Amino acid sequence: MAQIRDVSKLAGVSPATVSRAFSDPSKLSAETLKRVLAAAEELNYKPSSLAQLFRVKRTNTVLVMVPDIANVLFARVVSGIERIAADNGYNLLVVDTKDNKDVEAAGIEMVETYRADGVIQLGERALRWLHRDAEKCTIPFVHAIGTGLDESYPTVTINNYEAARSMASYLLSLGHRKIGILAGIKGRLVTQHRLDGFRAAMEAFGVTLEDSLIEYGAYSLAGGAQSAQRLLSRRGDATAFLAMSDEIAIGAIRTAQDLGLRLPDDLSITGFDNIEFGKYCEPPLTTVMQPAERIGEVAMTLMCGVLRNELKGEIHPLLPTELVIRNSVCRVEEPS
Amino acid sequence: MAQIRDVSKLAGVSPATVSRAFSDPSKLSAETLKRVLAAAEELNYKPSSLAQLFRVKRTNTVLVMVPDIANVLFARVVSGIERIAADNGYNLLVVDTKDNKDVEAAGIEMVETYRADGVIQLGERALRWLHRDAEKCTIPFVHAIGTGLDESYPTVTINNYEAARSMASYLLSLGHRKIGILAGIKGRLVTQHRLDGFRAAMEAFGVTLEDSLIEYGAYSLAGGAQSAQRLLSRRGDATAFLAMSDEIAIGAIRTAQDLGLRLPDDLSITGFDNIEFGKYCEPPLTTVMQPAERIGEVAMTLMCGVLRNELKGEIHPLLPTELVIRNSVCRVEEPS
DNA sequence: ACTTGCAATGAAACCGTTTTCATAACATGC
DNA sequence: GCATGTTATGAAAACGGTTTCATTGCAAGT
Repeated sequence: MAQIRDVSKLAGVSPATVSRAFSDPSKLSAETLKRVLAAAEELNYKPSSLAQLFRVKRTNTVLVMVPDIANVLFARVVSGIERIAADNGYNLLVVDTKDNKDVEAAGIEMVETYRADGVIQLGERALRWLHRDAEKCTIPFVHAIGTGLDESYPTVTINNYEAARSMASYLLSLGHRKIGILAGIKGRLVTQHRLDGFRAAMEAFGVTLEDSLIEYGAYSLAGGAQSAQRLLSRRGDATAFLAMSDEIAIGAIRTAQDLGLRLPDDLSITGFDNIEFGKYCEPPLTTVMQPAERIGEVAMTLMCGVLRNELKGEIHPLLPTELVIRNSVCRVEEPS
Repeated sequence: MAQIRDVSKLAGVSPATVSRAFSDPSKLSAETLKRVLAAAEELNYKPSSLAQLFRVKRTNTVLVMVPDIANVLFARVVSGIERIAADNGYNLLVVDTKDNKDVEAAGIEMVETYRADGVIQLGERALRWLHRDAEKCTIPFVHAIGTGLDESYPTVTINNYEAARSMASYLLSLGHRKIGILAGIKGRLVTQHRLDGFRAAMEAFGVTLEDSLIEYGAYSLAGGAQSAQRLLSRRGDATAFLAMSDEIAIGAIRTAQDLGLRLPDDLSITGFDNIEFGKYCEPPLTTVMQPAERIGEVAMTLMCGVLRNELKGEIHPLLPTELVIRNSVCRVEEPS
């Protein structure tokens, strides 16, 4: 591959001039510029990114840490990130962390070793869990679909509590009282927030959430199927299930149908996220929309802001959610 | 951030020695090594990747070009790639090409400008479409889930023709004769290969595939729903639909059910890919398994091979597919 | 004792750009 | 005509490591 030296020789100028021809053509006389460009063209010269980046000590790259790239929701967030990154000339390094803390820590180390300019975290862990020098760590970091709103770095997420509360309220307003919770992974903040939201709605309706109506599990189809199985066998009296993700809900639907239940008449089920498949279920899934792509876009936009040192506006946006009513829920007789 | 010079000074050695301490400790005396490591630790020194990579002219990064990162199938392939990449110390740059040729061309240019060592293409386009100097282009390239087996670079895919043929044969063996095709995007090679497979099976059974039984569309839920709509209104006599992807099939199921059809009794539908959601459909989808993660793994393994100049074995592996029989298909009376 | 070979280390070149600083040429204002 | 400013360009330093090559000290072989 031709180098800047070759071009400069062919054009009869110095390497500096060639460099300027690409970075700021207005600095050159029209005549010189033409000659340089012609020489570059002839030699098919392209500047070495490696050398450029090394010189300027920026990678123009941001690292995205995603717990599971094959998960539809995460994939959509990444898609949103990607769009904005491309628009702004950033490259995306993605690592599938498998929710492993060490992998995540290695990720943030990548910016300390100049392999990425910043990191967007999609996992649960806040920066503080990933770096020993807690508050001394100043790397560009943005946390998407996380939960911490009191951090010093940008976070973009939804109000899980409110979204969950509104979903539960909807179910309660339709007369449901024995409501099972198909929760996600126990101990996860997002799980806790949604659970709190569910509980708040119930208490507003004067019903207390019994422990035996809660079943934890993975945020996945299989997780939902299993949780539903256990919950169904333990509490056959439930008239509805609040699932903490669409995948969980769809898994539960499968289980319910395998058990011969007719949905939604025998059992109402709601999801969370509004992934596309929910719309194509049988019955189509009532859920709460989480703007996944948008979250990604906003996260990357914020990242651009911090990388350019021109962050402005809200640093902890809470993106709007929305109830999506379809047919997986039915009204139930008010208890006497 | 501390630099190698600082460490060398603190340890009282030359920078070269510090460098060796990290790259090949066996070259140092135990005593020196200990001193260097201690100094590095004390200063929290980490070598600058940027400088290292620049020096050795490798990025340890491979670019994966995916037409749509939010698509479940692609996401699974990426997941497989990621696993092997991580195992081998490679980073993954991913760009969502939106199936855009210019974006893809820019992608392959990234290896010419030393931004990536090689590229794994998940889109349809072969290298030859993306580079003017067709055969002169020698960048490390591997094509996954593509179709060309006569290229000089590695390709990893399935036998679309055979897989499609076996699926169609299955349907035919169950008595179906009026079979609609929910095809993918017209003009795509993969679409053509699967169509050829379908047709071959039918001809083996003495039935010819009428044009009016073929409907093209996007490889998506919405695409499937629309195609099914059109096909159903045009050819109400079809007893089965062969879809070219699970998403198409699931979209079609939705349409069929909205129209009041009972599945599989009124209409059998088959998919292609075996994405997880197919298992949770109602009815559960009969489909043909395509080993997406495995394809990614093999692709990345091959990439490692070419990057290390030690490619061995089959360079055009055809991964095995498998019929997955569930409940979206039923037997039909043999025509008299 | 004298070469030979090997292990441990350091000095310095090198990777391919960008950027700073100096310079030359030329126009401008007085 | 002379100081002054401006524009176009080049020389060389700098970025932070790795690697080559030379050197030194020491053990082994003859």
